[in-house]
Order: sequence, then structure tokens, then C-alpha cells
Amino acid sequence: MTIKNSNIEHFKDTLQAEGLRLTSQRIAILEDILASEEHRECDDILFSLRSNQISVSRATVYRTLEILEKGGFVRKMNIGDGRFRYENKLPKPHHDHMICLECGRIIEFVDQEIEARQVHLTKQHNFKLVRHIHQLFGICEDCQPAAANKGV
Amino acid sequence: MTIKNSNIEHFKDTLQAEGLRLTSQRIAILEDILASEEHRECDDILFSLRSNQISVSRATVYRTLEILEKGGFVRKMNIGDGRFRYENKLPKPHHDHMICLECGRIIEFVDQEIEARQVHLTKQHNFKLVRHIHQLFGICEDCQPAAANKGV
DNA sequence: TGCTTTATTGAGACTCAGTATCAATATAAA
DNA sequence: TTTATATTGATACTGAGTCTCAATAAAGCA
Repeated sequence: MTIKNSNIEHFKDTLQAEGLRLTSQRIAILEDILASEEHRECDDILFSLRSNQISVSRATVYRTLEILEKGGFVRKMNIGDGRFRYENKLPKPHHDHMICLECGRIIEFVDQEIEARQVHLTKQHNFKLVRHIHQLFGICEDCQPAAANKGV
Repeated sequence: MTIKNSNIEHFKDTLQAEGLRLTSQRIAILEDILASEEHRECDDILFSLRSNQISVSRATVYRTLEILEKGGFVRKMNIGDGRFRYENKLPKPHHDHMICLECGRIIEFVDQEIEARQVHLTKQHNFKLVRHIHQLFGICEDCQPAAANKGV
């Protein structure tokens, strides 16, 4: 069985466990996400599907993304510009993001010291840590020459 | 001169430097923010003003918050629920936030090790760090008994 | 002080990402 | 197949935040 098919099977099981149905739209959306390593917004996914002659409504993309997020297939991230981004979560261990303010490029990072400090700090406040957001905003290597000219 | 008046003077200077005018609405909004230690959304500030018989339009609150943010008087924060929060930034050193998923309570924290790691990590990627968001979501001490009953 | 210029205000129209509604359709189990 | 019901697509709606514009109010100047 291919990796792709095993993911579809896993999705099918997830749906069945919730009394949901496996539809061609849901499969197409999941396959599109599995085929991408990017951090995309809803319309990026919609247009990617359309470029492959797959017509799905925007509402269905949003609805499916919600199911995929709950099932652990995608990660929904808010980078503060008013639009959520979705990334294929399956092959990835936990990580946080550096976000370029110029080009929107996203660099993933993890740091065990930071992870450990978070646990330590929340314990100090008797706060039960569920999840975290750690985003470093700045200018990526490629954008620094252009940004310098603009006085950033 | 009182601390409050020195802040108003500072605000006046900031406005003048930009060719902006000192209006009663702007003063009222700044004073309301200076009097609060909370992380409030636009309407909280609007209703706080109204409870003091000060009538200002929502558009003016948004416009003034933008000026105050640029001038370093307030910090605008996105906690991921679709509404921005604004906090009085003047008396505060840099800090990040723990956010209770049950009651919305916000606990401030700083950790020099984390700050140092951020600098180290961005340097590794030749990324010019401008600002960061670090939010720890979970259940605060007060909400843990209730949350445990709901199976969180 | 009064005059003039122009920034500001308030009211409400507008934007836009995301959600809700609902009739038509498709899935899955019998 | 048939049947029950989940899903879809089209579109109306929501809500935070922004824009527009005529009326108003600062601030500099005579």
C-alpha cells in the first residue's frame, strides 16, 4: 500500500469514527494538502484544486479543513494578517515559525531549550500548558538587501 | 507635573511630530488606556469611555489605537480569536503571555533564556529579528477544577 | 480675538475571511 | 435497489475592522 493510500485509509477511519462520509471532494482536498509542503490559505488550496480541474466550493474546503485539523492531518496557523494558513502536519514533528515581513516566507524551527523553558514557566504558575504559538517576525536573508534600501 | 500629565504631554509631542492634532477624544482614549492594566478589545475601551459619559465613535477608537500603537503607547495583540487586544505599554518591560482557554485570563511572563535562544536561532538563519509573538495556551490555576470535570 | 486652513469626527457604507442555511445530491448500510 | 441521512454548492449572512464624506474643530496667523 502506498503512503498516499494509507493516509486516505487513515482519513476514512477518522471519518467513520465520527459518522462522517468519505466523499470525492474530501479525498481531493486531503490529497492536495498531502502533496504540498507549504503554509497555504484556503484560496491557495482552492485554486490548486481548480488548476487540476477539480471543482470544489470554498465552503467545502473550509469544512474539510476543519475536519482535517481535528483529525490531526493539518495544522491551522494564524500569522496575524487576518487569514489562516494550513500546513500538512502528517510527516512533521512539532515546530514553530520565523515569518518574513517582506515576502511572507516561513522558516520552521524547533529548540528544545525553549520547549523546556515553556514547561518550566507554566509549572511555576500552576498553568496547564495545552499548546503554544511562537512566531519570530523579521526579515529573511533574501529580503535583507531590498529591505535595507527601504530603510527597514 | 503628574505622571498622567507627562504622558499627555508626550502624546502631544508625538502628534505634533506627525502633524496630527490633540483632540478631546484622543485624550479621553489615552487616559482610559493609561488607567487600565488589562488586555482589552476595542469595544471594552468604547464601553469604558461610555460608562464615564464620554461618547466617542468606534471608528475614532480604532483610529486612535493605531496612532497610540505607532507611538509606543499601546501594544496590539492577536490572541487568535479574531479580535485584537490592546494593552497599556508605557510602564511595562517586554513580556509574553499565557492565555487561559477557559476564562481568557492573561498572565504575563518573560524569560531571558528564551529571549537569548530566539536571537541565537534567528542568527543561525541569517534572519533579522524584528519582533516576536510567544503565547502559551492552556488552563489557568483557577479554571483547572472546572476544566477537569469537563474532561479537558 | 477672529479668520483660515486643514485635520478630525461620527455615521454609516463597505470589505473580506469565514460561517450558516437549505434545497438538491451523493454516500453507505440494509 | 431502497432508504436514511450526511454532504455539497450557492449564496446569504456575520462581525471585526476600514473607508468615505459632509460637518466640525484644532492650530497657526493677522
